[in-house]
Amino acid sequence: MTTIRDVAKLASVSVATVSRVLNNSGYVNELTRERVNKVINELNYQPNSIARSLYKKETKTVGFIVPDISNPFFPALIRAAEDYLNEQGFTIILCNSDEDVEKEERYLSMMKQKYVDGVLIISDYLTAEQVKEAPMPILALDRTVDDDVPTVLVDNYQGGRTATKHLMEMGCERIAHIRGPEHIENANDRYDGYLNIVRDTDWFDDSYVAQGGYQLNQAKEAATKLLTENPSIDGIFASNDLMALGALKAAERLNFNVPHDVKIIGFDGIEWTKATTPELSTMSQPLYEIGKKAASLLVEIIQGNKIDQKKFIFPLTLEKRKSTER
Amino acid sequence: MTTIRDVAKLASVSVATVSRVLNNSGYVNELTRERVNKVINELNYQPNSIARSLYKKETKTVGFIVPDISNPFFPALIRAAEDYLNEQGFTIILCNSDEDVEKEERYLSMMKQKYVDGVLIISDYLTAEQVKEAPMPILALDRTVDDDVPTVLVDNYQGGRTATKHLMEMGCERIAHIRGPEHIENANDRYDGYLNIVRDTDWFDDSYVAQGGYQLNQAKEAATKLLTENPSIDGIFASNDLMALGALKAAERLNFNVPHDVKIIGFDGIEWTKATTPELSTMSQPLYEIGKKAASLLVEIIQGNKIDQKKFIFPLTLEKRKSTER
DNA sequence: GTGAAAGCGCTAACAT
DNA sequence: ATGTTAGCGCTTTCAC
Repeated sequence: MTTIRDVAKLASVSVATVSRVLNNSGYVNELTRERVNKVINELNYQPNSIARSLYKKETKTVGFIVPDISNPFFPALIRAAEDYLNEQGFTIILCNSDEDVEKEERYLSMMKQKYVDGVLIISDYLTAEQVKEAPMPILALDRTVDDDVPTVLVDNYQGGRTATKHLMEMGCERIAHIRGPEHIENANDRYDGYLNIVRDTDWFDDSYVAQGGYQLNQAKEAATKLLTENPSIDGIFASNDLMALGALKAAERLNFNVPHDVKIIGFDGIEWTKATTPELSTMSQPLYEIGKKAASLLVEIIQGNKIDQKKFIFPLTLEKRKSTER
Repeated sequence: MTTIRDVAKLASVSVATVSRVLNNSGYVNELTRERVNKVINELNYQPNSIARSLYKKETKTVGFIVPDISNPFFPALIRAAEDYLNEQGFTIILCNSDEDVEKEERYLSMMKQKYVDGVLIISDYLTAEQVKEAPMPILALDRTVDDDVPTVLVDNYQGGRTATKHLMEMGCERIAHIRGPEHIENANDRYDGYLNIVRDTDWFDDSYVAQGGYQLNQAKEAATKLLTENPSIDGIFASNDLMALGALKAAERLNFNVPHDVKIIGFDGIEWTKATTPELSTMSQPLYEIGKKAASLLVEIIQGNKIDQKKFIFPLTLEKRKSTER
């Protein structure tokens, strides 16, 4: 590896001068600059960013902690963040937490040691103190870590309401809900939105709600049970798209025609929803925008700029597709 | 941030001693060790890995360059690699190249500057020299960068043969192929496998092959054209699952029943294939194993161990599903 | 406009 | 068994 010393020697200047032309800082004679640049090119010299980071205490790196990159919901978010961060000269360290607090803590501590400049996190588990103790700015997306942590997400409650209302408008009279994990707040919010619409109907009771754990197979079982035990169900609002697909599979196997016998709507708007037959209606999140906004806010904070709010709420779009047609 | 000096001072020892207990190296009295550890805990001290990296010239970081994380094929590979690398104390820097050589080069050069210990890459574009010039070990997966670069992948040629033969065995008599990009070798290999089976039939000619660019929509158009211009086609081998889905969508829209009128098989074995109706047959790759193997080989090389071969070929599994049933 | 030198936080000779 | 110190490659103050 060639170092700044090599360049300095060959250009017959001091390392300070080389550093100046490297960083475009301070005064340096035009001719000297040219000479130095020539040597830099000749030697194909690239500054060692580790050394630079040690001095400057900044690494141009941000961490991104996601539950599980194999879950099709997350890649779009990551991709968007990476695109923006890369433009800004940052690099992403990716970590899968598996929704496990301990892993999150380990990753956070590792990031602290590696001096990342900031971290993006999708988590429901970290405590307010953990976030406050962290030496670098943290920004949450998709889920709320703590009210004090800047967060980018959608209005899950309204989304739950809209989805449920849509089913009603399409003629459903008995609407079941397959909910997500109880420890995930956005699942609770979507559930509350559903409740808000159905609570006061004459048919509603607890038996219309099942736990699907945000998982395809669990939702499939849940839907099978729901439809078997209560064949009058003619609408299902699943709290995410994976579970909507599970419901679709269940209906198929039970020979319920979708959308004729039972209509299904999901939540998130992942690409899969266009792959199914019938295509799935869904409350679509602007995933790319969310990821990008999160990244850009984080960069702002890293650069020391104050941001004017804590919560950034993006609009949901009701995608009406075949699975909820009349 | 508390440093090794703070610990040393508080424990009334030198930084060398602290470093020794930190790294479990050299001699250190049991009592001193305890005292130091106590202070470390009290101060909640964590060594600065930037400083450590600067000295040791190793960062416990590896780069992973993938074409596009939003493509559902890649996350499983990344996840597997992350799992293994993390166990081994490594951290992953993720980069999306969009199949763009210049981006790949930029990322590689950035990784060089950041002193990553090694890189995993999914690419068809880098030249042998570029790889050889790199100061850190590089390992390819899924695609061959250069014969000299250790590579983990499947036998695409045989896979193409097997898929095509399967369609024949299921009764297809006119089998079309939707191929992947010409500059991607694995697409060519799969195509060659197909050719090997159909070349000598009395019906085959060029009109049975269409370009799908490994993309859903392009494949959908290609399949529409194929099926419209030649309705005698009763089998389609798509070079990846995304395109198989495109073909399925096309068939659906043209009112071809799958599998009755036309059978479809894909390649890769991504999760999506189980989401469709009918579920898609596919040549399934052991994605998790491939990712894990790639990661473990890279770690071996980083640790200075020689590996005994250049190419590691994993078996494909023919997943027979509804889309190719008789 | 340029150079000398200190120092970022750590590790590892080397000395004791 | 422990301490002193040089040095990893860079940036930046301070002199000149």
